[in-house]
Amino acid sequence: MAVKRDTKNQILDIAEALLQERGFHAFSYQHIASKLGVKNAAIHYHYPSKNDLAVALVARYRRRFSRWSENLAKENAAPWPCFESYIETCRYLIESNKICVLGMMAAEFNTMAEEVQREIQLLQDEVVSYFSDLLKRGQEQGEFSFLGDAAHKALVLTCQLQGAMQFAQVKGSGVYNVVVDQLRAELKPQA
Amino acid sequence: MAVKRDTKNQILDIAEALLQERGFHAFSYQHIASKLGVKNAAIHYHYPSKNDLAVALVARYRRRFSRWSENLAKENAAPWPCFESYIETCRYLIESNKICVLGMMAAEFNTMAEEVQREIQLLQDEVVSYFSDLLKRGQEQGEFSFLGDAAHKALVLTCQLQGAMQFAQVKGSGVYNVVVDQLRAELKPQA
DNA sequence: GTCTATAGCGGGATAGAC
DNA sequence: GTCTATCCCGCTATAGAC
Repeated sequence: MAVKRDTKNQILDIAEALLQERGFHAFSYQHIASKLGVKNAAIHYHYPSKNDLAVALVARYRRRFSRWSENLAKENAAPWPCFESYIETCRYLIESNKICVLGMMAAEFNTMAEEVQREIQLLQDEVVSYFSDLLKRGQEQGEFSFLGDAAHKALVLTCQLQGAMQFAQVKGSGVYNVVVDQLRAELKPQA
Repeated sequence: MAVKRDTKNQILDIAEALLQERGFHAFSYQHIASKLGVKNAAIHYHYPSKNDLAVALVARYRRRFSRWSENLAKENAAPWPCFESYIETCRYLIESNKICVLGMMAAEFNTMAEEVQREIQLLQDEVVSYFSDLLKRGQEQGEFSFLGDAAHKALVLTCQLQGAMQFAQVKGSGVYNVVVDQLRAELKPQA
């Protein structure tokens, strides 16, 4: 039997899944507690207020994204595999009926405490700058082709993928495939 | 003094604004009632359950979009002004700290009753097909240039704009301007 | 059509035992 | 670190008077 992971992280795992499926205001400590097989007071022990939970949720997601992109950088992965790797991660989310934490939190941004809002901003910066670096590198290597500034194109790309995940919830994952195919075609250097 | 609009529509106006600012699960009948200067029982008289309200909200939004796009069609407006008109409508939303009803409902899709989900799907279809027709027309007239199918490009464009509105909440309306500028540049036929 | 009043539930949160 | 028990609040919703 595997060693039981510490409760604090398990709570975040469950809360993250609920956030991505339902949004922050549509799940409760009771939901987490029952999935974890404890009482809701146990959740409050680890995250006294739901606001604390929100901060921890976004912060962990951001750290994880950070590590993920740093690893890709270390491996010196080529532009297209880097791009496809992100695409695949999103596809996995969609198939579990989830959307990106960033997209959900962006939609719910106005209802979040300032502390959470700052975390969301940092997360957004990080995702956009990942794509910005990737696009720049790909352009230099002749792998990607696009108009204008890499930073601007990166912002558009991120918006597109966030929107695509949300639209895929509404009309099914076919929507996501269409969007991604179009993205690939538009990034490919023309013959 | 202006004639008092009927309560039923005023409720929808207020609920729509709250939905766009905060999301469906982050406003209550009390919020609506106090803004309207009545008691919450009055809201329940017009919309017995919150689910009824959700259906009415999306349905009205869809009818309004329908009329809006039909009027543009009747006027035989040129492709670029049609495009810019939509862009401006979205800009106005952002400046009021709101996002599109479609974007919010797409994020919250999983928590909605089936009846509401069907309305959201119809709304999404309608928006995408508006852009699909527009892009096709613009391409035929040599005003727009893009790769692949107009219907596919329309889907991408809609995702982009929904994402841009959400990201503008997080980092300010500058984000929206960057995205829109990029979109314009990419649609313009190359010299 | 709007009111007062209230039912009934579920939410976030805390105290204190174990 | 988790439990039981409980508080208090806000929410959706309804009944019945006006």
